[in-house]
Amino acid sequence: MSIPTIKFYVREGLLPAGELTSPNQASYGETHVQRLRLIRALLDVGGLSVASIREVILAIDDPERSVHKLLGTVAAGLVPRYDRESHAGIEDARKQVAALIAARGWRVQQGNPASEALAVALAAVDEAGHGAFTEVLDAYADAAERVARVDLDYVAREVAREELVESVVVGTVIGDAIFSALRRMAQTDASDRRYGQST
Amino acid sequence: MSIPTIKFYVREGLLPAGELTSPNQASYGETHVQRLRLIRALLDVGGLSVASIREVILAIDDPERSVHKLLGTVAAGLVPRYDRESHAGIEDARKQVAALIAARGWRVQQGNPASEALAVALAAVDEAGHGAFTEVLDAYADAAERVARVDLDYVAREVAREELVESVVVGTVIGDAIFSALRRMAQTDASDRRYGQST
DNA sequence: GATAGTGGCTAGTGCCACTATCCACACATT
DNA sequence: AATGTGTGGATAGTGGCACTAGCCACTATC
Repeated sequence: MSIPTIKFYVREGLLPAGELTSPNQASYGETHVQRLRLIRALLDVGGLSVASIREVILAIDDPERSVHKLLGTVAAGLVPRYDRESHAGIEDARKQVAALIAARGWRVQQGNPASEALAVALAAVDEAGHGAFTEVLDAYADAAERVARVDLDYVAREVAREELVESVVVGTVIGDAIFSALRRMAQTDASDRRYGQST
Repeated sequence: MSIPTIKFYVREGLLPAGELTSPNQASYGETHVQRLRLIRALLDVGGLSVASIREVILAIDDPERSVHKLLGTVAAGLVPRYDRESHAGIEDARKQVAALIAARGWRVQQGNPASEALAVALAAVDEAGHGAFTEVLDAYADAAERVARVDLDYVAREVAREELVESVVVGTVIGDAIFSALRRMAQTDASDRRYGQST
């Protein structure tokens, strides 16, 4: 980790400045190193932008913020920015999402970034001519519920707040990357079993 | 969709040039529009780079390529590039991944990009001081298997090759985005049920 | 007293997805 | 005939982002 990069992070508000033990020696304690590791994990593995990480860091350092709101902040940081919402079937997709939320009994806000992202993705699928894809939504939702329960169980095992908020971040951001990798591996396996011989 | 953008895609090899009906009028048929929608979906929703999309397009247009290999190509395009493999515990993580593959009986190659990505993510988690996270791996793997089965079922419903390869792409790339969104929604719901009242 | 470190600042780099402009060409309109 | 419009092909420029380099005044250490 080069010095200019650390200076950059400090400037961007991701990292507190080192505490001056003497005017030319700043001590970067264990918390700094820990924070740096978190930043790198969010940046490299989670794929978050620096701006999103700043939001997450602010949420972590705000003791007033509840765990629930923290998770919302992290989730918002994960959602990529969809400039062009000019999709044709976005309204239909939104209704579909609302129906799914109702059917599942999920307590999710209407304008939630995640549900909006889902609507955009569904609209894109539909536009690409794969409307039948919606039939797998239920199976996906089942699996998602299962994963989310595991995630929350993992978060709940922590007691100290500092540990807990980091668990939330790790469990959502890095967990996303881990699950995606596992999914691709499972797909590879399933594909090998079905189509592997025909090559 | 602006003309310069289309020209850019043609230049990058994502899109075949329009067929000249007359020297100053090119006709972009339905296949072109379909291809454009696919590109936009992979770019906006899937988050793939133009270079990755080119690989995917080449795989789609190569009739010799088997479905299994096509899925491998798509999966490879999804994996972000990890420049710095200089993680400390990467070797331990690789062993952990190998153990998981063996325990699951997955037919996954050793140097698979997905399993490598998993190793990097696990190493990052461990480095961030959340080694206990590995305990959720099994639950994740269960859910991933379930999702992968649904994905392959969806792909298998198609008969024509052209439809099939597009299903593979949609089912993996866009499916990833859809599942991530669902996961965040389920997490929001689960979090609300556990911590929502305490705010 | 030269060195090397500090925070703070401005500006530059490299990558990437476009985007703008220019080119020679050919038909269509005026 | 003259002009305009559209084609593919090419080069170069734009804007955003994650750094990265260098300068500044200052100061404890070698």
